[in-house]
Amino acid sequence: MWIPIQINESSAEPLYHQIETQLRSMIVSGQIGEGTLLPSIREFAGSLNCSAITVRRVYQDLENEGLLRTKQGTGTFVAKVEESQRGAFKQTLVMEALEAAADAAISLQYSKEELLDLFMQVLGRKYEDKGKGGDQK
Amino acid sequence: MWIPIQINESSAEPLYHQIETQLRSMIVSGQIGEGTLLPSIREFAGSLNCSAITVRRVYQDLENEGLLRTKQGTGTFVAKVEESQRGAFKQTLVMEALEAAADAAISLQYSKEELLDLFMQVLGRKYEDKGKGGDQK
Amino acid sequence: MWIPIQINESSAEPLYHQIETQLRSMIVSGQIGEGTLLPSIREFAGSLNCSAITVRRVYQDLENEGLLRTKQGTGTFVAKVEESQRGAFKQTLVMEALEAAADAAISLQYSKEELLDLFMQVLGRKYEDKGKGGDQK
Amino acid sequence: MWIPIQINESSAEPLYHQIETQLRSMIVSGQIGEGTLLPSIREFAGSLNCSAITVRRVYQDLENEGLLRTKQGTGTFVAKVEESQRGAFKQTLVMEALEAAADAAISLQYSKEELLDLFMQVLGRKYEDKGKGGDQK
DNA sequence: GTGGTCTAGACCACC
DNA sequence: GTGGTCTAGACCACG
Repeated sequence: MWIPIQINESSAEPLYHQIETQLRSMIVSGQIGEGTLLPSIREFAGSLNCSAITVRRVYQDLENEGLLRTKQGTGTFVAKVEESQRGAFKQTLVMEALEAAADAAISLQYSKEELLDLFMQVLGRKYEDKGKGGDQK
Repeated sequence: MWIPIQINESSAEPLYHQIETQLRSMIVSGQIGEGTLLPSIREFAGSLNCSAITVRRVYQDLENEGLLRTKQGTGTFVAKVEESQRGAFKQTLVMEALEAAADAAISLQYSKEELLDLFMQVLGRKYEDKGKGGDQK
Repeated sequence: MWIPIQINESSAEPLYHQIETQLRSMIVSGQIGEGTLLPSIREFAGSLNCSAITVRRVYQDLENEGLLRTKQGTGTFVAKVEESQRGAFKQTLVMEALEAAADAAISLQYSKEELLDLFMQVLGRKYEDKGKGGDQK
Repeated sequence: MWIPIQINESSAEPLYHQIETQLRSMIVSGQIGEGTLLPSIREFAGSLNCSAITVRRVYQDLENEGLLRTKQGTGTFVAKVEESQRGAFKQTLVMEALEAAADAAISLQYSKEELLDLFMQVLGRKYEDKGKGGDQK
């Protein structure tokens, strides 16, 4: 199976973290269904042009979060996630980002109205770009 | 002068970065006026319970951004910020946070309407809390 | 012949080891008598929903331990176990598990009395459940 | 600070796991107090005669369990653990080992009385050895 | 083939 | 000095 991951080499964000974030999104949003067999560590490392140990770390971290299940000698699979849990997971991820933005705005003494106005601009721009690759960092 | 900085020790965010972010906000938003003499490095380090080298880095970074000015043997002052520059600066900071949140939501396949709904919830909550310390990470 | 083996997929314990442990118990305890013809590798693999190579390994390991005997073209049989040998074998297996538990307790600085108390609780619980399938991992 | 860890090179148990188990015991049992600064990764690796990456893994796993807290550029510390949580943690570790032993005995068709008798023998032996190094695997 | 462990060393960021 | 990331490759265990 082919997994589309965008790597930003010039970013300060660690490689393993970029991969984790994107893979987590795809799993939690259901784009990669439960039970799916992911690429082998070596294969994925090859396609991402990084070392196997980096992919290993990604798989292990996500397994610790309960999103993956790995069987020695067999491969790594997407774990079963309760639907309710999935929804909560998604919402938490987005909520945190929204709250961080609101905190920043408040500490800069933006009013509620100013902030909402800015957000509407962002929404307009982002959802117009959607599909052209608007999800990379 | 007393500068209210909130340190979150358990956060993964580097210490110097937490301090920089908050100090930058206070300067750019005008909460600390032009020409204000900041605490000495040692004094500030003492009140933050961190090492002097960390405060030194904060002052230096903000000086490089043009927000502070250091006079040998005298101390560190808040520099003059052009009004136009100030607005642009503020907006950029908030904009980046909003865009990050929108990117996260889009990658999780949220619709524009769902996202806006979540944001309204956050706004309601955050602006209600305002003044009770809603700006720490 | 039907052999009741409980597979725990989510366990970290290797598949072949889970099977070996349970099969060994049944042989040593006499639940599967001497001379019994075990299922063919393919058949057993089918009923366990695992690969034939795994069952092959189990049979081979137990044959090396002297618990099984393979006759070319005929099948795999439970070997003769000396009564004295049987007792020693059983006791060793249990002894090792008890010692491991005691070591863990000692390293956590449990007193002899506390440990014994915990064990009595476990005994009460386990021997009450017995027969309802209390032997799977 | 000096941490006494016993490495069994000939064991099948992974190195990192041996270290984790022993360090976890010392933390949970209170032998290493809250807030204690552990040896640096490199120093510990040197004294254990293993690679730094292995110690790194140990520290990270225990941090994920909430037993350690690490601060970049500063070091790795024993985290604050609630007393109630600590007790539960200890009991769980021992309980699991006891249950595994009981399960083994039951599957070998030991009676409750036989098993208890064996355990008393183990207890006598182990608590006599205590202090002579009875906690290694 | 698969994942799991471990090494020796590099380079960076933080304090 | 500290921890954090990443590499290239080795060897083992599992299916």
